[in-house]
Amino acid sequence: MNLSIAEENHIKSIYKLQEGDAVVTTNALAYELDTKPASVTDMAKKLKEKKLIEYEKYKGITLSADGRKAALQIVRRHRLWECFLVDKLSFSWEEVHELAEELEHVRSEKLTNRLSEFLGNPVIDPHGDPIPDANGKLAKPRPQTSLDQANAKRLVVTAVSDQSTALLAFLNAKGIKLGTQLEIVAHYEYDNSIEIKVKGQPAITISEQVAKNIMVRPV
Amino acid sequence: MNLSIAEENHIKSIYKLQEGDAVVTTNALAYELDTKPASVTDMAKKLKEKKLIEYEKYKGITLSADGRKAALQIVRRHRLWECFLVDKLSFSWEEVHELAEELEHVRSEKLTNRLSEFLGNPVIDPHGDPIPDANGKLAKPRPQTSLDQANAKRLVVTAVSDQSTALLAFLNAKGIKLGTQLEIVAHYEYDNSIEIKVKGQPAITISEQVAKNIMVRPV
DNA sequence: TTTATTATTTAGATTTGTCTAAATAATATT
DNA sequence: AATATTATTTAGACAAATCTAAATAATAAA
Repeated sequence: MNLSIAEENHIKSIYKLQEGDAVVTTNALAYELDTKPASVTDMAKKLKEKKLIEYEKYKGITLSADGRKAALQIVRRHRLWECFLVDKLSFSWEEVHELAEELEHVRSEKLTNRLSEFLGNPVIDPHGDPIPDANGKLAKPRPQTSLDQANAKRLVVTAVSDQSTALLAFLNAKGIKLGTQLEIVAHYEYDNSIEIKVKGQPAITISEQVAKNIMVRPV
Repeated sequence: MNLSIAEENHIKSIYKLQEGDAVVTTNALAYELDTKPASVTDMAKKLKEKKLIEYEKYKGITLSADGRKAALQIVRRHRLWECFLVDKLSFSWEEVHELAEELEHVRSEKLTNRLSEFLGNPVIDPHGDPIPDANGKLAKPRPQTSLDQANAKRLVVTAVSDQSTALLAFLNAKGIKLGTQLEIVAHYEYDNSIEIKVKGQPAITISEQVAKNIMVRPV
């Protein structure tokens, strides 16, 4: 199956929005892809034709088995390139997404597998997201919650769920990155803020809004 | 200037065919790009509009200063990726061209420069072709001739000018690659063949046709 | 220098991926 | 349940990159 870049991007976004089982809505997909609902409908017809999605008019979209397989390949390539950019070319955390967005479309299994090997077959990418293996198998993610819902006091940052440049840059400025250890000092209900302390730095206060996007696990 | 992949491919091929100064012909460019002359004419109009080429109806094509600059950027990216694939991912000589053909279209100066640095700022690629630096400057290639015109008896392979998969695979099978040292045993005029001996291997006979595409310098 | 051949361009069509505006279906509200 | 709102699809258009077939220009041959 030879997919165009546009097709790959749609498959990837459907995968992202589906989160397990949920049906993906035309509007949501259009928003995610920064395009128009009418365009999504067009593409849905094509992808249904290719048997990559299940789709009935007005009923939303889900990936077929083949579609899921394709999506995992794309995600694998994306996350491996992110590893490469961060580990080997010293890009920072928040810079790599856009570049990986382009590199992921070089569809060569041999290249992908050699790259993986070169990187030491990593199982999570710089954002903490798991990397599918050559068969599309995902390592089960370690138990993690968003920072605003964490119980434990001592935590490690494992991922950032919102990949907006703004947030990533903000965190970077605060000295927070993947693997950063932090402590919850206090959680103020009355103004929805959380006071945290990053190892070796003065305590800072962040909003629950931001904390929602920071994934952590107990250390 | 934001170029599409199709535009970049045209610019690159014009650069390749131009070889210094020569005017590039519509037909030659169509052949090189595996497309039709009519399509080349269409693209020529567009590239002229963008001031990347000089072009007058029926008069052929040459790169403008801007066009040459763009071409060198593309060539730089192509050759750096080839280095990466061979040096870091252990691809063989003849496998890398097609992959680099895709990777070269990721247009990020930062990525390109980081990649170069990561590779130790190489000045020639695995085919022996010089890599333009960040300013588009080409290291002057060392004195080399094609194997069929070599005077010296002991030679090193520095490049292969025809990058067809068939030829590269053929050479690989014969144990000839970049840096291979060989000796000319005899040059038979009457059947246009050359007998050569690769270090540590029995002598073999190749046609002048093939020898024309193997670049060598005296060792 | 005519004529034949080859090279190049034009005209018009096609495919892919997108869009806007209008029509229709699904859902929510009164 | 009738109506209003929102979501989705259809119809028709457009731009990019390509193609084929026909027309025209340049070059080679007679």
